[in-house]
Amino acid sequence: MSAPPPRSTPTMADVAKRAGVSTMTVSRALRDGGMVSGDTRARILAAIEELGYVLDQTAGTLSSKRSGFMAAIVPSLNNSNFADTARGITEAIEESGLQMLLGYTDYQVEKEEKLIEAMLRRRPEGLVLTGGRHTPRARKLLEAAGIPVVETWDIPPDPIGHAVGFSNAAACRALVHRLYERGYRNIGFVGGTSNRDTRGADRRLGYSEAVEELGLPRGRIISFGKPPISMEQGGEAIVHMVTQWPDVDAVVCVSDLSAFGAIAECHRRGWAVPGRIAVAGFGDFEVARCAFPRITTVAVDSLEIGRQAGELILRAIEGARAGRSMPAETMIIPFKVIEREST
Amino acid sequence: MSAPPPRSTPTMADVAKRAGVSTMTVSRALRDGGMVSGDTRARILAAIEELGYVLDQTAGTLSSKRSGFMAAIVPSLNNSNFADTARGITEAIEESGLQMLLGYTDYQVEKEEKLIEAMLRRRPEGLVLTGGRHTPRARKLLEAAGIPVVETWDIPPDPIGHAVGFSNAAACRALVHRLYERGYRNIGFVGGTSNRDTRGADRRLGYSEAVEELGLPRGRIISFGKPPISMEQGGEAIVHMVTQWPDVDAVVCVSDLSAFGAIAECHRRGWAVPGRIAVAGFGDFEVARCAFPRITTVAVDSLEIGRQAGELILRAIEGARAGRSMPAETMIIPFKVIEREST
DNA sequence: CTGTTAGCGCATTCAC
DNA sequence: GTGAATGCGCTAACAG
Repeated sequence: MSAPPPRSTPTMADVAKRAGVSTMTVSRALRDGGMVSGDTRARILAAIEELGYVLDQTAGTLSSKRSGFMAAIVPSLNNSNFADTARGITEAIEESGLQMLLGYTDYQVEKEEKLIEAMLRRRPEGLVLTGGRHTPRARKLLEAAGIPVVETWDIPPDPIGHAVGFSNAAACRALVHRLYERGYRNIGFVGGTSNRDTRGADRRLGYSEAVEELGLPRGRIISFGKPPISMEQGGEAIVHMVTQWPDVDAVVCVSDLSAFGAIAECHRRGWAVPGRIAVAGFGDFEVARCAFPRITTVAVDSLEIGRQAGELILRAIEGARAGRSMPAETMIIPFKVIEREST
Repeated sequence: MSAPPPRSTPTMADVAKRAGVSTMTVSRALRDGGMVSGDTRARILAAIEELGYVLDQTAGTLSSKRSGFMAAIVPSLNNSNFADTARGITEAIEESGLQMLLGYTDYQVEKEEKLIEAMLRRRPEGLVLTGGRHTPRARKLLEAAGIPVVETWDIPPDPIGHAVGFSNAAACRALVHRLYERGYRNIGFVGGTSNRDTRGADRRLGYSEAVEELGLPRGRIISFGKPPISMEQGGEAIVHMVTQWPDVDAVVCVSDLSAFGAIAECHRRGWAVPGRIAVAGFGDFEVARCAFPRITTVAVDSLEIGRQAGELILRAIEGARAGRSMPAETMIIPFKVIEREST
């Protein structure tokens, strides 16, 4: 009699032996709907418990050709909008047994490409992306992968597959119009320089369109560094804005975070908000609801974007499993300008 | 001649055939250090390109017994402290080729247990957790898995494996002492009710210890609902605090977010901060650095916690691959009380 | 530097 | 309701 070999992790065969059944029966007992008698199942579960067995899904994936997970890629975790979208996806797929693999790009399409490739190596059954801008290679990889794709937060001109989002340009344009209605006539914009943040660039575009069509003075744009957008940047930017164009009476910031930073800096300098200058943000972050003064913003239901994207990818995945393919769908999530005390 | 079967995704065998080599050579060419002649490699890469081939790591995992990823579990994505820790982990493992699978628990140990089990099914090579409190079953699963584990953000009394963190109680205690030195004598605490947020509970404990040893009036604690901690909760809480104990001259909040909410509410009510009441937070979130007034807080290097945890898990994983095992290590990350304008 | 053989742990498919 | 044979796509180990 030789000593039991020091096996690292028990396998299904170990469980089967212990329960006195075949591995196939164990496999069945582990999935719902597995046709196994109550007695056998109990013995199997007991064996699993005793052995501390954990199913190796990796092996299951190989033979069933279902990895059981989907991947989601966001620009940054440190942005509650995207964190909410990720939560929405999780909520939508929770019941289905699918898991989500989450990655982030730091707003760099090159990182996104690497990440997509890395994820594809693990054979996700679906993929949710943020934005509509990707490297050509990333796009090619996605198309070749033949899995459902959902792009979120933008309405891409040429979607890869499905899309769930809204026009950032239109939203920002609506905000400027609202400020105009409130009597503001010298409206500036504060945002990032780079086009890394395509949603930020779209918002700036919407701003420019609005001042153009309203006949307001143009070019009152202060740009700060790369994303992620920070509160500090907003503070610096508004100082530049007021220094450069002292007649500016309202500023639209690319996000609530920079709007908040701008307002805090105004407090420090004794510039009344909105008395001396009005400040609006974008995104309806918690800080905008809670700050003093509360910040006018464009609210987008980030969670809902995630939920819809999650449901869409889920349906597409279930369709694909059943051999059906779904027509590409573009879902528009409404935005809403919320006027608060800062304007 | 039959038509080529409609294969979904090309496999390594397809690449091999096209390049006129064996699959083994393709496999080698795909890893660095694979001993393959330049010419062969070029042919293989060309074939990969033409076919749009993507390696199936799932199959590789099965035969090599290396999944190539580690898992990290945080309470919430929507908290920049944890998002930073996740970033730190990513940074630490980036070069190694390991990937990170990220999950979150919504501050519920039951969800954590489910998540750990789900992740273990995919055979991570290591696991980074937040906090030291887990269900007994979760702990058992982890121990049975036989992979390196790092617990972060706390110093657990009985660590599962490695730990990277600090004493939340000691940090909060230090903050109260600092307020005492500044002359505050009626110090309150604002935090969550439930013990779901164990770090929050530890901070409250540290507060209680401090007022005890300083001989200050006790029990001035306002509790609000479940985590995640919101700014709104801080605003409500400070009103209750001032109503219930009008003599309170300083409040310690369980996080900067609630501190910020408290301060904003004070602004609204015309209570000067710190003139009428001083407010301190915890965590050194961006909002604390940027708000007006800037918020006194306890700074913890969240990113560094992640980096250290990442390096630790990386060394442990590489050790395990080489057949070595590492002695459990507990790493203390220093915290620092940062006094700012709010006290 | 390259190929062959074998097998990772499970689910599919078919048989009983 | 249960079992046996087979193969998923890749890599370890060895041979050449």
